[in-house]
Amino acid sequence: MKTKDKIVLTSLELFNEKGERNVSTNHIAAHMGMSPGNLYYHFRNKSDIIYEIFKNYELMVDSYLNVPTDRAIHIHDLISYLDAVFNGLWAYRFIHQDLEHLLSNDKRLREDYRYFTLRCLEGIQRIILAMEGSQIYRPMEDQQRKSKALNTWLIVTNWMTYLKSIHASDDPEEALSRKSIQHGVYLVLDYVMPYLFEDKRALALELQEKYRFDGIAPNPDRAKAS
Amino acid sequence: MKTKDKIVLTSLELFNEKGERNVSTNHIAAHMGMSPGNLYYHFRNKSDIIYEIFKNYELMVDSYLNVPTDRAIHIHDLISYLDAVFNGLWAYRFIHQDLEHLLSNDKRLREDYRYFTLRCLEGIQRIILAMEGSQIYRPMEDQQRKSKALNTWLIVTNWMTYLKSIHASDDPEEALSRKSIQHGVYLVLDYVMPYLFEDKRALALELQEKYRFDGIAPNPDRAKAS
DNA sequence: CTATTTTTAGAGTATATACTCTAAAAAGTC
DNA sequence: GACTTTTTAGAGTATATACTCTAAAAATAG
Repeated sequence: MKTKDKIVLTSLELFNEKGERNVSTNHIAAHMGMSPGNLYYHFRNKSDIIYEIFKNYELMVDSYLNVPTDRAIHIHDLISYLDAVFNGLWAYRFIHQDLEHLLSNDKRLREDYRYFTLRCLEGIQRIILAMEGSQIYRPMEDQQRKSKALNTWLIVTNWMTYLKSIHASDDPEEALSRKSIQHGVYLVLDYVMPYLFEDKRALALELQEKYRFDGIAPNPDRAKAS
Repeated sequence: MKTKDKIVLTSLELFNEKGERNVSTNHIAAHMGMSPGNLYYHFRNKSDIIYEIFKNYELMVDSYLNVPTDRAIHIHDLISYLDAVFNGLWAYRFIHQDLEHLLSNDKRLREDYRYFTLRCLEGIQRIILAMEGSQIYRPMEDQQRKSKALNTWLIVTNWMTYLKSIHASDDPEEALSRKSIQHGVYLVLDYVMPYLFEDKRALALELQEKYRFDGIAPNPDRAKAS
């Protein structure tokens, strides 16, 4: 593997683990057993590394949001979309940690991210439309489909942040459990449930149940105290 | 006003405007025309300033989520809750910009925030329950109410971040429009719509319409290109 | 008016960060 | 095997950051 690609991989790993803010270019170089000078031979600056990582992320997510054209769409498709998306978000979780800062530091990234978001929202709308086409979702107005897409996006992109914020331990090594990440699928399914045709609901509920996880926020005893 | 309170106010202002990461204690002092030494006389460190700001935020949000006990709850109540919450989020928007970093730097804050979240989720559930009680929401199971509360929370707490991320300009001075912030209310109302009793829906739709704003993401022409 | 406490200024420090520069080593080419 | 190009090391730099320390000014109390 090329050194350049290794830098990208290592950076992603460190950014996810410790947060982009806490990882300097010197850290990355040191972690790879290489000199800072070498790192800067491959990348002009830290932003360029981040940009490259984002491009990979973009590529991955774009590949997820394709509606099958050769056959009708099924509830299982919806679930595998969600599963894939949440895994992707996990693999690139540092991006959503302080997105605003990343965007304000790199004009290209800001612009690309903007269109990336719009593309995702359109992708979600196409999925909804396809589900309507195969009698899973009840038909809805354009405006409604738009809102659904946006709400879904908000839920999905905020799920990791939420999990990390209520995680009791401040040890970044203690990863969130796979189960708790998957509960995001449960939530999105709960969101779409009312729009399903009645005859599909039983199946959806059954599939949903596999993604449920109650152990996210233990001992809320103190919740009432300030 | 006490110097200490002025520091808190100025910090909040600067954090919101430029992002907490880009505002040093020296900046805060300079912006107030005072010496760093003076600032550190009032606060032991930056974290303590943030903690104080958070405590104000907490107080504010907690005050929002009270269900009226002297009368039945109405759709208008729901809307004024949402309106207030979004305004509150705007006023303290830096908190959600890189919450994870704030939490990982301050154990007290991490713990407090955790219980704050749980309290909010319970508050939302109580509101839902009250709405069921006054024949606005259709009755639902505990588990469902829990999911609704969590999804609402995810939508609400991510709305500012979303807006800022698709905002074209990188000029932090160019504030987001009031209208676009309010569209968050529209979205949450769209989310709850299916759970309303049919006879309440017309009114809800009418009220919702006032919060709609389409100018969030203009010219998505390029969205298909990568 | 004196004594004490609170508040302030301002210079200073240790550390980290993003990044540069030069020169040597390694790899590739003919 | 001479050469050219690519890759690397490593020392160094300018700047910023969070925070400390000392002493003077201002406010308060008796």
